[in-house]
Amino acid sequence: MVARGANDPDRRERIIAAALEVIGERGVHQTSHRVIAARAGVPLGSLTYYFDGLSDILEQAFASLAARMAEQYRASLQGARSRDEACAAVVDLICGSYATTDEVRALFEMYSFGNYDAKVHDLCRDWLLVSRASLGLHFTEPTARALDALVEAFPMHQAWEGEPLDRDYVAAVVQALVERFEPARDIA
Amino acid sequence: MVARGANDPDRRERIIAAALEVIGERGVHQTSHRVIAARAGVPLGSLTYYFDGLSDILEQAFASLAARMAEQYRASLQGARSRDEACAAVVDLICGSYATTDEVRALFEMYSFGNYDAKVHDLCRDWLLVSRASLGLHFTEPTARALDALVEAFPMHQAWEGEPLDRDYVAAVVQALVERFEPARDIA
DNA sequence: TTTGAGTATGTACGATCGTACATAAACGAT
DNA sequence: ATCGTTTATGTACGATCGTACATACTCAAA
Repeated sequence: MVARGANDPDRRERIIAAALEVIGERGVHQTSHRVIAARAGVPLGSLTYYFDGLSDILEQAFASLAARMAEQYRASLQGARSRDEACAAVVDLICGSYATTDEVRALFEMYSFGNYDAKVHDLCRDWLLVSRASLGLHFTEPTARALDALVEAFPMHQAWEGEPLDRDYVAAVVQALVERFEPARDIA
Repeated sequence: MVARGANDPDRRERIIAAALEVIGERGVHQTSHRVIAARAGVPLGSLTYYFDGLSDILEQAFASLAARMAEQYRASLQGARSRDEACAAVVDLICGSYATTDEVRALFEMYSFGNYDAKVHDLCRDWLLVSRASLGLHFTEPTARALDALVEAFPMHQAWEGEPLDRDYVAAVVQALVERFEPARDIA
């Protein structure tokens, strides 16, 4: 018997985590209160108690996902100590799995859901600006724009093709853009 | 009173067109038999008569969309008579609206739905290969890969930012990639 | 110990969903 | 003209949906 009346504040977060799992596994179009509740191991009523409806759950779930992605993105680039290391980090972001399969799927769901939900739309825009700002730690704005586009698109295409990306090729693409747009810099 | 029993073969196509409209306006997660039927101006029973369920409708709708997009893509690049014109065509694809807002949205829905539906997944892969092949009319494979990624990602980011893309900037990105990956060619 | 406020839950309700299917109209063959 | 076949429709059914809400439980203060 589950304790009733107990104050369980991180239940909210567990529901959000469960929602993200469900979204990643089934897609938004098959995500419902009941499925989320079952996955989180909480009663149905909890969802209406903690959240303001299904859209609210989805919005908070996507916000959580975007925050986690943004943090990884930032950490990955902040760790680089030279432009070369920054380029390598970008290649890693593109080729390596900086996210699980379900996370990537959930990210896609966020992008498409953002076309129909104002809050999630803002989330997408913020995530774009933050990731570009992280690239801005090492690159000028034109470079950051183009690289960010690649970080988005290459993994997507790879998901359709099935074959893993060739790191050397990706590195060459990154280098071509950097050489074109970055001002010359002294070799320290 | 609508005629009953009449053979109306292009009703199938009207339903598919209506489904695409609904998907573009509301998203897959809010697309239902009844909404599509109302939009197409056909009775509910028609959908079960012509199609094998909602997934079937969505799959055929996305197939229709992908075919139209692929054709435009191909036509746009086939019209170019030099590499420079090809580059300009790519810039047009990226910046110009080669698709309506609803079409772009529907394309996104296809991408995300493809993560959960095998047939639509294949559709995404085919669309990738076809668009890359169209770029292959003018560019080598490495260039085509990178340009294709940009055609996908730049409009997406622009949709989030709101501001239109700068054509000169996009042209510079395209040129940087072409110069890096294309073998030198005589100026005829 | 009582009590009141805050926390949490199970259930029930109306709406909507996908789809099956009995019915009906139209058409082609005889 | 009749009749089987094909084409099409309207309705109805069970399942599931989101959500409201009466109820139950806990805890801290009095």
